[in-house]
Amino acid sequence: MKIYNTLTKSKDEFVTNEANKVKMYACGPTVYNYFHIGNARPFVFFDVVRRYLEYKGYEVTYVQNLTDIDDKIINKAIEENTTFKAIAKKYIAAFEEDIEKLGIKKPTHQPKASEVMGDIIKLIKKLVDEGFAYESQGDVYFSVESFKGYGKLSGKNIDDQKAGARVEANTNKKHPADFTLWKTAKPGEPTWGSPWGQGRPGWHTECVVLSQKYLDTESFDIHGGGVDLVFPHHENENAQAEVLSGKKLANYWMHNGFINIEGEKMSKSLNNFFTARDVLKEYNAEAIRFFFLSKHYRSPIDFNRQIMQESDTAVKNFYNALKSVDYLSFKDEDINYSDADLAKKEEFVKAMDDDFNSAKALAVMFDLVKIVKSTKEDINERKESAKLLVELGSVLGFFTDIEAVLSNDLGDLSEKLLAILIEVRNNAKAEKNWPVSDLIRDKLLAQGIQLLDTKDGTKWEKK
RNA sequence: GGCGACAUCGCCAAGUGGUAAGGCAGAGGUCUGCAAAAUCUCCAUCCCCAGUUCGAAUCUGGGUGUCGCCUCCA
Repeated sequence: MKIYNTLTKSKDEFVTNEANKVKMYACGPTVYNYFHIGNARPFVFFDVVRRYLEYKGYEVTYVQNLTDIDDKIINKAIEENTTFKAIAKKYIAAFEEDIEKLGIKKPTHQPKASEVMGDIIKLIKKLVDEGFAYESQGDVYFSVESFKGYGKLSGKNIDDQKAGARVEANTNKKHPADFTLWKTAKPGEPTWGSPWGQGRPGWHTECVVLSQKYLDTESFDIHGGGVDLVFPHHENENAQAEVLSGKKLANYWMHNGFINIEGEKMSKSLNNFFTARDVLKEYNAEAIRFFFLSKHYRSPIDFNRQIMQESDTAVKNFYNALKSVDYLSFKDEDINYSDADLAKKEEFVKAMDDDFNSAKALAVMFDLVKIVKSTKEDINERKESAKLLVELGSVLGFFTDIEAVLSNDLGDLSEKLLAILIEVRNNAKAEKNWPVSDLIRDKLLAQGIQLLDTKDGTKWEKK
């Protein structure tokens, strides 16, 4: 399979460090607020990467950090007149809730920056000791000039940059591009003791420490995150790691594109900020997942009401197809795929192998939907395709709660009452008493029960 | 100013030299008391110009447009 690598700017054949094992890391949230729909894209996407690699037979170790020490958290704590720990705790809980609702599998490890403070300090000290970083007025900076490879990930040439819109006011640095590893304590901030006095770490070190520690290697397979993290965050991560180990922090750097809101960049000033939590109130998790996967992960994607409704309808089509063959009745049976199905499966794998072309993979699923729904096809063919539809959909993270969605279980009593209502309506229908029969149907529909008059009698389903 | 991405039907989107997948929406037919479902049919020459080629949405050059990064924002 091929993966687009930001480091080489090309689709590269994916070769793991260790056979059949993938070690991957993706930057997690800074827990100072509910995460927004834009944050959700990498969370969902790397969940799919993980699921697909597992489907391919790899043993995947997936680490995602939680940044629980940061200016934004401290500011929020001041704003809400509480401690930064309380803020972190609150939003970690919220994060976990939302992630679960989105159907995202828990990473293998999900460590917090604060848990590894000793390791962070140790790493910074090593950088200082070996001459890659220096102390200045209690702050510690990484010297970008000490690493000749600096800029290779983002394609930036540090000496070539325009002085910039923002002039570097910090005269403590040797080079304007030098970045902070440790900042000296300011009043009221949480601090930790270090060789350079009380202070706290910069943002770029935690990911190096957490990834290497929890993946148990200096150089792992995949590092992911949003495009905006390429510079400076990932560039800086790699610099710290490579300068010490002589190896790239990761072999493949994957970056997802941004989400726009109705054509505009999402921002607080435009007031077009949607938290994942709010979006989940209106659309189900699978519609959101479909929305993300309907376009290639590196492309920018526009979030709007119309596209969400379309995504929602599209996902319902998957379920309609499965209902049409009564999927739950045979879900545990062993079913052999036909040659046609195997060809579809191959198509799906080929699409995903090509740098996770999920849009194409979804098209394969719709081909299966067509077969499953088609009353002209042999019922066994339809069942086989349904089975494959679920198999492939699961790889993309759909159908995680398929029984609940497909099940029409209302409890014994409700079902009996419903049967009675249907009988009454059928009597009314027989007498061509349309007002009564329609009244029953409409009232049930308002309660979320859809009646369907079919050749085989009246059936119903939950809407 | 530096670096980079993208431009395919009303909307979303695949396509990487061989004559435009798929989804949503829409139109019409069958079925039907109506509705829903099902089913059949229809619906683009790919931003512009020039070039390479037997042949280009796909390659090259130029233009136009949109967007991102260069500010600890995914």
